[in-house]
This record gives sequence, C-alpha cells and structure tokens, in this order.
Amino acid sequence: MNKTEENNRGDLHLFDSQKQIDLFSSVHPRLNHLYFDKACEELAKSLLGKIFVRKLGREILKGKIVETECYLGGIDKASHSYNGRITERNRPMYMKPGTTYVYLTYGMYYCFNISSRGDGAAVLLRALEPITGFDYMNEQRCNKRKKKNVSSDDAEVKKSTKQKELKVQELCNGPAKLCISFGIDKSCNEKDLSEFDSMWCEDDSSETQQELQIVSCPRIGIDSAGIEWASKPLRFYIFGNPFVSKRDKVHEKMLFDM
DNA sequence: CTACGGATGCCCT
DNA sequence: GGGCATCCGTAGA
Repeated sequence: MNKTEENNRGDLHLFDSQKQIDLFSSVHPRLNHLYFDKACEELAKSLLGKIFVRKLGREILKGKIVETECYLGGIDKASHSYNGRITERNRPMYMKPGTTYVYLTYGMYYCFNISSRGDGAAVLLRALEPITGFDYMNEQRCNKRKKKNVSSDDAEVKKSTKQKELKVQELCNGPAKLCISFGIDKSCNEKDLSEFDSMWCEDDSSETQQELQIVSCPRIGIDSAGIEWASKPLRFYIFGNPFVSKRDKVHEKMLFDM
C-alpha cells in the first residue's frame, strides 16, 4: 500500500505539461459513449476497476472506481426517478448514456451519478481508490472540514491546521467524500462523460490480467424506501479492496459459498 | 468496533 | 413542512 502510494505521488510531476497529459490519455483512451449504453446493473459492475479522471486546470486527479450502486429508475422505490418521475433535478437520469447527474443531499454534500440508458436509471459512485493527486484531495477534504468548526479561536485554528493529514483510505471512501476530493459540484452536472473536457473514465490497462471479485449487497442509506427495495443487492464493490466505504461481511461470505 | 445526534439547504408534496 | 442515495465528533462497549 505504502509502496503504491509513493509511486503515485512520484508520478504527479510527470503530468505537468499538457503534452504529457494528452500522451497519457491516448495510452489509456477514455471510455466512449457506447460503453455506457448498457443496463444499469451491468454498467455498475463494469465500472469497477475503471479509472475516474478529473482535470482541474493543471491539476490531474485519478482514482480507481472500487464501489458503485445502481438505481434502476421507474420500478425502483429508492430511485429519484421512481414511478417515472421527472423533475428539474433528476433530468440527467433520462439523458444520453454517460451523462453525469450531480445533486445536493443533506444540504451540504454532493453525490455523483452516471446515467445508463436514458430511461431514468443511473449508477452512483460510492468510493474511489486514490491514484494521483493525494495532496490536492487531502487539501480539499481538510478545507471542507475546517469550515465546520465555526469558532475563530486562535487555538482552535492552530489545532485544525495542524492535523492536516488524512489517511489515503479516508479521502474518497464515500459518495460525498469523493466529490469533495475531486472538486465535483453542480458545475459538473448534465455533462457527457464521452466529451467533457475536465472529467472522464478510462480503462486500467495495468489491471487487465486480474479478474475482479465483485461483492453484491444491499445499498446504503435508503431504508425509507421500504424493505423490499432496500434489501436488493444493488451495491457492488471490489472484494478485498481497502478503499471501499463499508464492507458487508455477510454478503462477502456468499461469494465463496457458491 | 457500533450508535447516535447535529449540521444545513434544496427538493418535492 | 418533511425528508433526505452523508459525514463527523463523541460516547460507550
């Protein structure tokens, strides 16, 4: 773990110039819009192991997608698009495959989704394994937390600036945390991931040899949708990956009891 | 390790 | 006005 972290931190300077960024992108081409044009569940699983890339000015951020949830649309009581509901907010769920859907929840956190078939279904990104841009991500996360401490007491300020080092595992292990780390807000909403300049998905060529073991389990934070839909195994994550937001040991066992 | 309450503002009925 | 596809700090086992 530490080894890869060091390597990745070291990689940062390689991407300083635009030419090198383009060169890298041509080696790992972005996923085109046809890639996203598949059933929600299939898309949610196939996105695991893919590289999510964010370009912010000269800053390049990368993370491997390690946890997703799918929201099926019309029939899914936990989905914003349940019963075919169309509102100003959930409009991107009905747009072209690969369209981003960013919304605010609990008044202060963003969640990031990708539409699948344009029928109201979408995939929520729940956790990323940071690959490039640790320092930037850490800064974003710490700044957000600092704002929570309203007190302007000198001792408090010193205290909060001092403990300015989150574990890499804590940077993107949650749907809102990854949005903070990757600077995702409303300005990223309704974008086509096959064309958007500052955000896209890539294949991970370094991992082609490994077959991923995928855990399927119930989604998180949707109990109010009722037991039937809350219990359906529509959350997916890479087994054994330490950057997942929350393990489900019961369903991990089922992987091997087949 | 789990449990719980507060933060905080938009969305939808 | 009620309810969040969440996170964080604190308390207790």
